[in-house]
This record gives sequence, structure tokens and C-alpha cells, in this order.
Amino acid sequence: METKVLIVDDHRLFREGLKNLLQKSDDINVVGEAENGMQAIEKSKALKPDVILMDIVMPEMNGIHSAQHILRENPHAKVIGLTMHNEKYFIKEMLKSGVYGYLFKDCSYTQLIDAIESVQKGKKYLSSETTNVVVSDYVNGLSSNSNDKNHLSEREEEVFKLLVNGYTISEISNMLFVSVKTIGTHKKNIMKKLGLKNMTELIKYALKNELITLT
Amino acid sequence: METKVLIVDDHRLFREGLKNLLQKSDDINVVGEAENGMQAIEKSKALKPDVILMDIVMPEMNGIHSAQHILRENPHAKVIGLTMHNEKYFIKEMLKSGVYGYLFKDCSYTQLIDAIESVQKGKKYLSSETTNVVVSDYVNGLSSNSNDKNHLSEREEEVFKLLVNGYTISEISNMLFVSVKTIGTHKKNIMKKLGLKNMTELIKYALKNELITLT
DNA sequence: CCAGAAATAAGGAAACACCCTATTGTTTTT
DNA sequence: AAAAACAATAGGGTGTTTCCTTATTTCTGG
Repeated sequence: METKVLIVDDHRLFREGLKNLLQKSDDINVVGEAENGMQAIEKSKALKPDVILMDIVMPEMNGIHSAQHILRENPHAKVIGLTMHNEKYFIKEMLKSGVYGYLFKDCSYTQLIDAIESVQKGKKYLSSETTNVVVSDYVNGLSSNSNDKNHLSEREEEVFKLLVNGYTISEISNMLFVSVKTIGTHKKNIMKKLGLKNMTELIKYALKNELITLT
Repeated sequence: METKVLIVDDHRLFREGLKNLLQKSDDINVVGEAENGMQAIEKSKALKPDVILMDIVMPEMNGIHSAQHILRENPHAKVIGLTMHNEKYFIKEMLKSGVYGYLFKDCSYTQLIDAIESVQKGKKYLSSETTNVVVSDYVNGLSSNSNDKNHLSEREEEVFKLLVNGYTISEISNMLFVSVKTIGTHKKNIMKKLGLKNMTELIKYALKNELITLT
């Protein structure tokens, strides 16, 4: 039976190229395309694809949130994360969301076909790089506890967002009606929890995790 | 006559997809692929392509430097910047380097074909978004003078790099054997020249201009 | 229910950064 | 050749942030 595939990526040329490649296979039918996470949810509802190839960094809505929505409404869909980022955060969030596969865009066509066939049969498929990341976290006992250990509190999250948006400690203390000392403490704790040394690292962290964008 | 095309991009799947699309046209022959700027220089020397589709952000060597090398050795090659970034800096640098076209990856296949045919005939081809950026700079008189006006001095560049790599003013003053006051002044002048308000903006600026990377 | 852990808040002292001003040497303009 | 602009340096004063420490409240597991 033919596998119905939905391609989600914000770059038209990439979608068109990929579609063309996949159509060469008799077992695969590209039933639709979406250029962001929002569209992916709609198309997925309308077209009921078997496999969804999902980019992560996209405008409007990213692939992580999109996958979560889609899998809540249709738990039988198999989502494959298809991204250029070897970021631990992305991999973890996607796997937590219940996706079945994770590949990088520099994989080969045959690898992609393999992945699609595997997830279609209900087998998980991770690229070797992804497997490495997952395994190294697993053996280091970082599988789930650490994520909670360095999880920011609500207040810290609030301060974090303001910090990476360029507000100073004193500006933030005025906004939140507390002492500059308090915000200073929050900042210190945030840095400690996230293992960051300076503002540069803080902002890089925020960018990697898509809390701010390079606008 | 057939147009010989070289595809330069760090994502194999994108290259394979694009190659497949382009091979559908009888006038186009994809003679090779490269996954970074360094390889692009070698392949370009060996294969003498007519048109080079060049990504910008790549490991090893970026597309801007690669294009400069290639065009120095082979001024007849037509380079088309093919990127997902609508960044003024990239556009300006590519055009200064002498590329013939500039497109985004969310363009359509037909647009790409148009672009290849145009540059092959010696006509420049910019996507409408690119044209907008260029024209708006042009009418605002920012075409070349402003770039020199807010150009950092050597010393400022040095301090800038250290700052965005996370060093504090006093650390930098120790490294460069000058007073903290001097570095403070440099920082102030850097901020003023670049029109930035705070560290967040400084770091974003550095990232956009590839002076640091999101590692 | 209550002990211990987080979260939240802040004080004092020291380090740090920012604003304005200024000197000196080097380019660029007129 | 004189005037103007720029580059590199830095001091004084002031405001900001950090470091270390302490205190209150809230949450959570046995």
C-alpha cells in the first residue's frame, strides 16, 4: 500500500525538490506540503497523511509545537523530524512529543526512504548522530532528571525572557516592582542552572532554544 | 547549448532534491555538487561550471568567501546566491563580490530556472525581496558611504571580537595591556557606530554577521 | 503534618560599566 | 600648511551588577 506523506518546511525549493525525489518511489505519495507548523496542523487534519516530514525552525509555528498538536489529534501519524540542527534541545523536545524519527537534512535520499519505511511499520528511526546524542545523555543519567533539575521557575523564566530581550536588571526590577537585588539573584540563579558564564552564552542559549530570534 | 551548473549547499538532501529538479530541464546539466565553500572552489576549478548555485552559511568556508575566490580565478562564472537569509549584510557582501543573482530558498522552481537563464545570458537576477533591500538602501543614500562611516577601526574590531566572545571589559584591558577606561571607551564607540543599545543587540549583531557562531 | 527543599526577596561590599571630558598622534580635507 | 576629523588612550564620578549571605514563604514527599 502507498504511504501518504506530508512535507512541512518553510523553503519552497526544498519542498519541491524533496517532493520530486520522493515521487520517484512507487510506494510513496506526497499528498501535500505545508510551509509552517500552523499549516501542517490543518493539512494533516484534511489529508490524513501516514508520515509527516517535519522541519523544526519555521515562522508562525515551529515543528515541535506543531508535532504536539498533530499527535494529540491523530496519534497514528508518524512524524519524522527533518532538520539541520544537531541540537540536544530539539531532539529531546521532538522525542518527548512522540515523533517516530529524527534525521538531518544532510542525510541521503536512500536514508530518508529507509526512515519513512521504518516509521510506517511502527519502528522508530534515528540518524546515527541523533542516536549518539540520545545514548550519551542516557548513559550519563541525563535522561529526564537533569531536565527537571535545571528547569527554571516561573519567575526565573520571566526574568530570563526580559534579560535576553535586552532589558537591564534595573529596568526589570522596575517592571516587576521588586528590588534590583532580587533580579540580580534571579539572574545569578538562572546562569547557574543553565551552566552559563556570561551574557553572550545566555543569548546564544536563548537563540538556540528559539526564545528569541535573530531579527 | 547546455548550461553547466554546480550546486553548493551543506545539506545533501537539498542538493539531491535540487539536482533532480534541475535535471528535468533539457538546457541544464548539473555537473557537480559541493558541501562547503572550500569544495566549491575545487569543483569549480575542475568542472568549469557556467552557473554556480551558492548557499551562504556553510561549515568550513562560507559562500561569500568562496564566491570571491572563484570569481577571482574565473571571472566568467556566474554565481547565484541561494540562501534562506534576507540579511542585508549577506546581500551586500555577495553583490560586492560580484555575484550575478540572489534568490531565497523559498522561491519556486520556475523562478530558479528563470534566474539561471538570465545570469547565463549575462543579466543580473535578484529576487523581489532582494531588490527591495537594495533599492531601499540606495534611495536612503546608504549605498556605500555609510558602510565606511560606521566601519570599526582595527582596535575596535579587536575589542568587539573579545566582547562578543564573552570577555568582560577588565579582562580585555588585561589582555591588551591598556586601562579599563580605554576599553570602556572603545565599547561605547563600537555601540555608537553600530547603533546598538545593549549587549543583547551586540551579540545578535555578531551572530548575524557571522563573527561568532551559535555553537 | 512537618521537615527539608525550592522559590522568592533583599542587604552590604566589592567589582564593574557607563557618561563625560581630555590628551596626543595621525589622517584627511580645504 | 593650517584646520578638521579620527584613532587610541585614559581619569573622575556615578550608577549598575555581582558575590556572598540571610530571611520569608511556598511546595512536596514520607
